[in-house]
Amino acid sequence: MRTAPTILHLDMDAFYASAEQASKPSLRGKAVIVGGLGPRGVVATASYEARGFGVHSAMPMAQARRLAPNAAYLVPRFEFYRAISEQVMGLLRALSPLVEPLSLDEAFVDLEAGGAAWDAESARLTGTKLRADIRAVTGLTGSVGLAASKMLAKIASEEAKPDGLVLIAPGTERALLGPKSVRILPGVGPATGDHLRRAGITTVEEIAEAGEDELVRLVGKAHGHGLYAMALAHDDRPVVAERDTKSVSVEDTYDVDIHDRVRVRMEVQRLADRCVRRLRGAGLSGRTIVLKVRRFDFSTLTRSETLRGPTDDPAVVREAAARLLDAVDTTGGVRLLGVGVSGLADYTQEDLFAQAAGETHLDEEDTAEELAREEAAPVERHWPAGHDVRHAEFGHGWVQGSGLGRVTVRFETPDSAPGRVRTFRTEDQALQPADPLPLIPGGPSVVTPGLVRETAHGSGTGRPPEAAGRT
DNA sequence: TCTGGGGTCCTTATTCCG
DNA sequence: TCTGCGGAATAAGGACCC
Repeated sequence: MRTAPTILHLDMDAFYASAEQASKPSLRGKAVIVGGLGPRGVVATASYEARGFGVHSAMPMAQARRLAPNAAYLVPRFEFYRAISEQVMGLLRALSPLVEPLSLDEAFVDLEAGGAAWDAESARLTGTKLRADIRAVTGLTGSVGLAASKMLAKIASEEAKPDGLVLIAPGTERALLGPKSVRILPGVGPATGDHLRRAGITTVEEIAEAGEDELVRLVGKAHGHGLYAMALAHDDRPVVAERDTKSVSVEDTYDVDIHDRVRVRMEVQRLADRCVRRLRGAGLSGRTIVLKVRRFDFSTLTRSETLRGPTDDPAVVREAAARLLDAVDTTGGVRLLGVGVSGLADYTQEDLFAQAAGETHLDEEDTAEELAREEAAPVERHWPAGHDVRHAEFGHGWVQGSGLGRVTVRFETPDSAPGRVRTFRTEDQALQPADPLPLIPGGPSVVTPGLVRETAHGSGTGRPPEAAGRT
């Protein structure tokens, strides 16, 4: 176990919401809520102003709207966040080759492995400089935790939030951890928390007092041993730079439950195709196909089937998913469907001629289908809340809202003053979708692949990048 | 008030094989 | 041939994380 606090955990503050505020001057200092806007959406991130109203992530959007009716509600723009995230991860990799991203807005860094720090003093200096660099490069704030283990570094960054730095000095860990709720330990969620509370255990020191055997009895072997070690501040988990993907899945929750069995089958086929596109985009194939069904009453079941060898053939995955669906009762309606592939291999088994003979080419089919649709009914232009636009006369802005054939746009840019609002007809040709502008003047811009629209029969189908497939 | 989407890991039961 | 046992693979579900 290392003794110097040279593991760093970075957590960007209210990341999605802060990125939106940086991009839209009129939202600074205001309650901003990013998440799904449909009737079944949940909050992904709430700005600190919105948290003041009691809004937090994972909360149903309907509840958020009651708590903060005047907040700005935006759909997430992952490509935009990803671009910012890559800038931040770049700064981390300059500190050490050992960087372990946990999500777009969080990562561990082993400073010692990179020679960026070797003791408390150098670690604090590095952390302080990192926070300044992040602000300079992205305009956003991040919180830094420094400690001798991953668990403690993460707890430290939690304490540092927002916009701070906390270093846990070696030797002080047990005293610091002891009085805290068991819920701060990684792996203790609502269920385990309740479980422990019913056994009279609410704090970390009570876990330590209970003893390892008692814990294993309460929560199982792996979890018990892990938890007991954590409570004693023993955590040897290394920072791991590259971790292999274990599964790929897609799922959709529908605005209203689907009752029609034919429609259910159709959706499963679409999900299977989407899943395969992602799989192929990552250069993977897999052996186990998983179907997920969430019924009207929120009960969730999965059915899986393992093939003789890995596949990335859409027809094979579609057929397996369809077989799995046949064994599921959907009377009463379904609210969610999902298709996944696990048991991944990073190669495709080429010598199964049974498959090779009937190999399906997803992209060709898909493009043909898409073109047919476009010709049949020209798609009505839709304007997602928060997305960037450009107007021939008024310049760059973003969609504040749309409906009833109208779209409301606020004209402003990251470095302008809060801008004015104007309303247009949704089909107004002077108004076009646009890429986000860099948050810092001169910074790198974001190119949204979906916006690369070529004329008539070009390749721009508005699909995400992983959909642009192999030939 | 009514619960997203993308993952990871663990547990338990069952089956198959030797 | 019967029985027991262990291990591996598979299937389903659940907790947890961001």
